[in-house]
Amino acid sequence: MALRYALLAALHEEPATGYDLNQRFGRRQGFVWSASHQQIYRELGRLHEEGLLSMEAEPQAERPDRKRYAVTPAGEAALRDWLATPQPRPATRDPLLVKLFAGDLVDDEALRGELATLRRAWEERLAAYREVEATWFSDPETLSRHYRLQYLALRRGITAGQAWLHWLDEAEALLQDA
Amino acid sequence: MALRYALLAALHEEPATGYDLNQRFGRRQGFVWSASHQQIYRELGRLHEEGLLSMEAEPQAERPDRKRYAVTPAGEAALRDWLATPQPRPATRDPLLVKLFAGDLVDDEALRGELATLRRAWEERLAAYREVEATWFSDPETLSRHYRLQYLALRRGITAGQAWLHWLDEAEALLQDA
DNA sequence: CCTTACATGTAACAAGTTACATGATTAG
DNA sequence: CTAATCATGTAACTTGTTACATGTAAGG
Repeated sequence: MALRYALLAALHEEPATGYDLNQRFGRRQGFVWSASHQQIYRELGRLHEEGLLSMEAEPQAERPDRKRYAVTPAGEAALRDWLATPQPRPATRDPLLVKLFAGDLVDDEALRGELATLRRAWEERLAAYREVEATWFSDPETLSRHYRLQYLALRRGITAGQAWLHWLDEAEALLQDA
Repeated sequence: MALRYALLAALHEEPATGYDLNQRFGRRQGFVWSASHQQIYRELGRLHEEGLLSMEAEPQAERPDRKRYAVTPAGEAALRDWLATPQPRPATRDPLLVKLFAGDLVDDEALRGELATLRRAWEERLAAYREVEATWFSDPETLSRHYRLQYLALRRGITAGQAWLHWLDEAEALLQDA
């Protein structure tokens, strides 16, 4: 049920098309909430049907119409309600941990390879996050509340990444002489 | 597709009933892979149909039969194959981050409350993990490879928890004077 | 008296994934 | 010649959630 609120939140910041949202949910917002384009289009359709979004179609020559969505007052109210309701924590479901748990059946080379890939992925992500941090949030104290909260979302990404890298150090050390 | 391998891994360690597995997947293994009892029973049925699990029903008076499952050679082969295949990282989908992203629409009290709840939850979890660590893994260097890997899964839980608490400190400080 | 443990399941639904479809334009 | 960008969608499938069902016995 949270995808719809992620969409409402994104559209509250700025009206957009499904296409735009799909870009964002793959990149900037991917670390907050990821979704495929099919999910996005489907959910936008529903939100519009329910009157939480308004839609304006811009006809285009030789292409499907661009449909620009914006949050209606009803949509904003729904979002506010949801924001005020405590959400249960998402369950952990990590295939890597399943592999570790399977223990002795795991091939050593394959495991090391997967850890190495994970390290590279997090190093890249962290670098990207840090660049955003340096460019937009260099002086957090002076930010408005709105941007402080967004900064905190980014900080969550950063601290999570650091924790993974730290764990990877431990893992590689402990596998060294296993 | 990973639930089935989580089940195979658990049953490879020790044959069990659906009921047993449901206990485990709520507790010890909940931080590795969580699942509801309905998912577990459904998947066990499928795995048995496909010949990856053997099943022995123990009739009980006045109660449904206990069905004890064990991994067949075909099941172990399937598990090994899966373990050797790199798995994509699970997508991030955290409603709390969606809330932070929505920024100024979030009520301050509600947000602080949710952070406080999160802190308590992680403190409890961390305490539990640390007890497991102290009891079973006090001397990691001497562990067999099998238990080292399980220890690493636990360490992942611990380092993740520490990162959350660290982030919560940051969050509370930054919200102090917003 | 009410809840929890025991032990399994059916049914219906919501959420998320994968494959396929259209069709022009631009960049390598 | 191939792939990517633009812009939306349908259809079929898998995974995960929620509600409901059964029926005894023990513990607070």
